[in-house]
Amino acid sequence: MIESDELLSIRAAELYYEDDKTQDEIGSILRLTRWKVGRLLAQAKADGFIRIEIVHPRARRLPIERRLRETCGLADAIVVSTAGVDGEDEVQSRVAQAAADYLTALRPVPRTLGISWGRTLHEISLHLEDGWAAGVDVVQINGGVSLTRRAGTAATTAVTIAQKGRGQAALLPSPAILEHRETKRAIESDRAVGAVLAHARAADAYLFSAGPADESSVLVDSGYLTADDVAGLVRRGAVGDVVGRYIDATGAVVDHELDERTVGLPLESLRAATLSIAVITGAAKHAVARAVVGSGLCTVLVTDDGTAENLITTQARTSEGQRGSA
Amino acid sequence: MIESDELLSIRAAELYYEDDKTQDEIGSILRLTRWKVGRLLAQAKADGFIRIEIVHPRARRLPIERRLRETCGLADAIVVSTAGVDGEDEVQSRVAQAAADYLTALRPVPRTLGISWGRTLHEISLHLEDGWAAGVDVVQINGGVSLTRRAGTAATTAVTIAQKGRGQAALLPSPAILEHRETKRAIESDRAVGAVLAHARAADAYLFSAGPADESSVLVDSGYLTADDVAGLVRRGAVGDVVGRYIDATGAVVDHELDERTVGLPLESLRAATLSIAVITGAAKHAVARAVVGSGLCTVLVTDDGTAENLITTQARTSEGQRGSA
DNA sequence: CGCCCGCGTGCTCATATGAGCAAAGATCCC
DNA sequence: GGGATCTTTGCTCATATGAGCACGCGGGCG
Repeated sequence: MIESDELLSIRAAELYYEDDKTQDEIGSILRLTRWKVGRLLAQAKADGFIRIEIVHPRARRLPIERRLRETCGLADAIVVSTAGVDGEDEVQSRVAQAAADYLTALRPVPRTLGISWGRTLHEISLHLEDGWAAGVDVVQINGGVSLTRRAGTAATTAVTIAQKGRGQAALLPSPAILEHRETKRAIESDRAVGAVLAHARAADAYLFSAGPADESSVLVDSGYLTADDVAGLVRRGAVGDVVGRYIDATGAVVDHELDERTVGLPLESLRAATLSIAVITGAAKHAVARAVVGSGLCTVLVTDDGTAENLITTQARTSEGQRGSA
Repeated sequence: MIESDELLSIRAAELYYEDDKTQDEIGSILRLTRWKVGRLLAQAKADGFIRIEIVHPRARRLPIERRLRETCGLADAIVVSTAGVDGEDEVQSRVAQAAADYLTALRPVPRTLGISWGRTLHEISLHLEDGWAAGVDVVQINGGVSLTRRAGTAATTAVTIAQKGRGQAALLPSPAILEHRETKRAIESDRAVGAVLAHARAADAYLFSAGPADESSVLVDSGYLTADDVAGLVRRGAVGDVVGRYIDATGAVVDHELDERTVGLPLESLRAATLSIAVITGAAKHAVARAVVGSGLCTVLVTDDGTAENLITTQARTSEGQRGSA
């Protein structure tokens, strides 16, 4: 009885979706009233037998976005579809595109935008349309300009975003992590650095990514930390870094000594911001993403559907440490 | 301009299909009239950005069936979906299920059904519902009962189909291929065999499969032919066998001498039948399927979507040798 | 044995959608 | 620059669909 109904609903669905027949026609074919057909169709949909997929490089996943907003208390969530995408790189690129789109569509347009740097941010800068804004001050929120292997990526990112937005870039002329905390205090009190940090603290919006806690991190790549350092942090619970600061699953700083040697906006500023946009993709970053979202480091998350799914399922039970959604 | 329209249509599609918004609502969100939204949606569908898939073991592919009927001049075509199916075995099973369903739904119900034997037919027999018909005479249309490795599969198939259809099975008590054509003539003129063959020629409907022209064939497996024999046939153009007879791409018998040693219904009887149902699946059988369909050996084809796709694209240009559709 | 509850069914009506058409705008060719 | 044509746009109307409701049937309970 229930079995035959299922079969019927499949036949109805085939005729409806694949053969473009009207419910009434299906009714006369299967000897049912059109209302029965309608109910069968609704059932087939509810049972998940009908899968509607939108295949396009710029396609998003709206229902997942909604669930993500709700379960994680985010002001907004952008989830891009990875359907029919081959590589991790392609996904990265699509997420960056989505972040660029989001930034462009932001209203009110931020006057001052604080940004971190790294591969993700760089990609976003490339995807931004020229003239995406009419005058934005772009401010770096963490140090690290100089040591990067491909020198100047961080600077280029900031400058590109600023230029395309018809505005100025304020670079943070400092290493990401210093060897002694005294040096760090000294450099932060320097006018050039201090002014930029003050500027950063006053930003209307922040745009940042996060790194995984493994040796593939840019901080290792750039020579600020060794693979051993990172392994040590992982042993102490680190799941990844945000603007150069390693956090554990609860979003707390793992190593305070290290943190005090790290130049840039403190995490509290991100948590206090009315608009802070995190852009995080890839299976390697699921754990950091969870920590970032769960500890209220961002109000907006741009990510891929795999990460979103992971967040929704794992975050469901650990609904603590959230911040009120806007 | 065209680019932005595409983006718009994707956004509209997302809101429509994923967010269950009405076209009017989407119109006010995107600042468009609802007609524009409707057109955008139609465009997105036409461009193939919206993929609707029905995921169910018994799901069919109706639009492909239609194209298959039209391009290949078939009276009917059943194409099962392989979406989300893991192995070749699973596909086989689904196609067999579909064939069983088709047989059950056949109207008028055939009084006499001629069948071949083999793995496919056996599987169909298992999938048939008990009581699928109220009295069918099942007749074997080609020999080969005894030599099969798992003795009696051919007989079991026929008997199962007959029993479940509340009828009798008439077995063909003969090897598939004899060593001398004289023996073949002698055995065919024997009453027991001759009567069954006459019965078979008078069947209302035929149900058969086809084998690939390689060493995996049941004919090799059963010891009627050696792998070398088959290789020789392939060199002479064989693409596979139908009821024990090897045919080339045009559907013609490859080796007349061999054919004259083969016991069973001649291919002409299949071509002349008003209802002959071929059940063919798998990439290995694409070539035979093409020959069978192209040379009018069947009026109805039951297959998987991969094979169907292949048939449509390759058959498109070689539209010769077809028979008028019923 | 009859009554009541719950479910499935087919209805009425409101709403959503698609076809076809006339006007406006863009484009191209002279 | 002007006219012809081709595309795009917003409309009217017919059709398709979904929500809610009343009816009838069957099964459990008094």
